Amino acid sequence: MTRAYKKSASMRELLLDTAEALFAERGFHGASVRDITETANVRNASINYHFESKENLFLAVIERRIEPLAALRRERLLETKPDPAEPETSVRHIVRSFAEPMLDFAAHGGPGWKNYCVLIAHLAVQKQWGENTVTRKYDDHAHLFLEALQSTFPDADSYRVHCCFQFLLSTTLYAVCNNE
Amino acid sequence: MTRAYKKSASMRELLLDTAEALFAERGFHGASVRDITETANVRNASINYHFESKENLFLAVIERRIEPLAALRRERLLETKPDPAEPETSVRHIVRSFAEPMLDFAAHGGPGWKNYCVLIAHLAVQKQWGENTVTRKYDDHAHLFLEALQSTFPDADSYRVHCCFQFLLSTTLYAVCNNE
DNA sequence: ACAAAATTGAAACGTTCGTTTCATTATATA
DNA sequence: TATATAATGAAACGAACGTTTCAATTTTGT
Repeated sequence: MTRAYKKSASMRELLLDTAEALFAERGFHGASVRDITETANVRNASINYHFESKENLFLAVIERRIEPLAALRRERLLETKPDPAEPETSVRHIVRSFAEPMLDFAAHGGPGWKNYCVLIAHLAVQKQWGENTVTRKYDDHAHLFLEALQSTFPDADSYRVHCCFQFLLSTTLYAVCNNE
Repeated sequence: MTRAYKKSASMRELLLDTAEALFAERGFHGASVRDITETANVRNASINYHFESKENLFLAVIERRIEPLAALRRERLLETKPDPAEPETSVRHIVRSFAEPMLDFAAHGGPGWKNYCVLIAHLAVQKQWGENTVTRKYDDHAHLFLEALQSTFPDADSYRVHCCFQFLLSTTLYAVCNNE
């Protein structure tokens, strides 16, 4: 019994963790199935057995931490209603509700979360993961923040609001990626 | 004579342009040699003939626009000396000297420059291109801006200055990537 | 404890990868 | 124009890719 895993659920998580790290380091195409399985010390067939395909594994990696992150962001955001009368405090609240959960997870959520955030940064510049369940979930909870921003500035051009949100997203991701 | 190219130098630039676009869209590992040559309507052997290897082609793509960008940034930066007595105007000058050349190239330098900037954004999150001629050139002209920031705030912690520069770099890259 | 289901070990599958080869054609030099 | 050099066309190379197969083994439910 010198194996690094024990049984099914552990195997799934071992593969998810390893893939998460390698996808974050080298991107989807840069990390091969054999890279992942050899790093995890398992047979290369196990990825196809547990996830059907490499792409499904990738989506599962993304999927795994979407809801915890989105939930925490939602929870923080809904603590206070957007108030056009106090735009500064409102914006500050929106920004912190969006950025801090990811920064906190990356800093204190363990190495998996750190890798995950870097992986999300990859997706932000590489658009090749078109419409699917994963990106739709992200867009859903991003929409909450867009609405909050728009409610804070009811007269603002929606394109401009969208740009502001993109700036918030970009800055958050890079803040996560660039603190060694 | 229905070919898309004429002779040697044109072939090199055709390959550079096509590779630039596909590397920006899909990353280094996501764009294959055959993807590039078929998009350019040339034989797949031509990349190895003109650039020896796929990696050399990639480095050549990066290299091609480094100096024009760095030169313009340097030129703008050196128009004014950093002045600790007027930190606000100094910082504004440093930020604009760094960001605007890239934004201008991306906006008005043709599609090649746009692709190039997206490609640089890839490199910023994907660190797998360790010490080489290319990254060293980038670090060199980045150092100029770090020094300018440090001169503006002589008493500031150098780590903090470094973080500010990273923020500047990140924001610039994302501004380039996210305006459709 | 036994039958059924799930998982692993080991090997091979066909495809695509980056690269190499070499004969042929085009270009440049004298 | 003759000759050397450079570039292209077409095909093939071995290696690595993601995936599939199937017998052996372990786990699960009764």
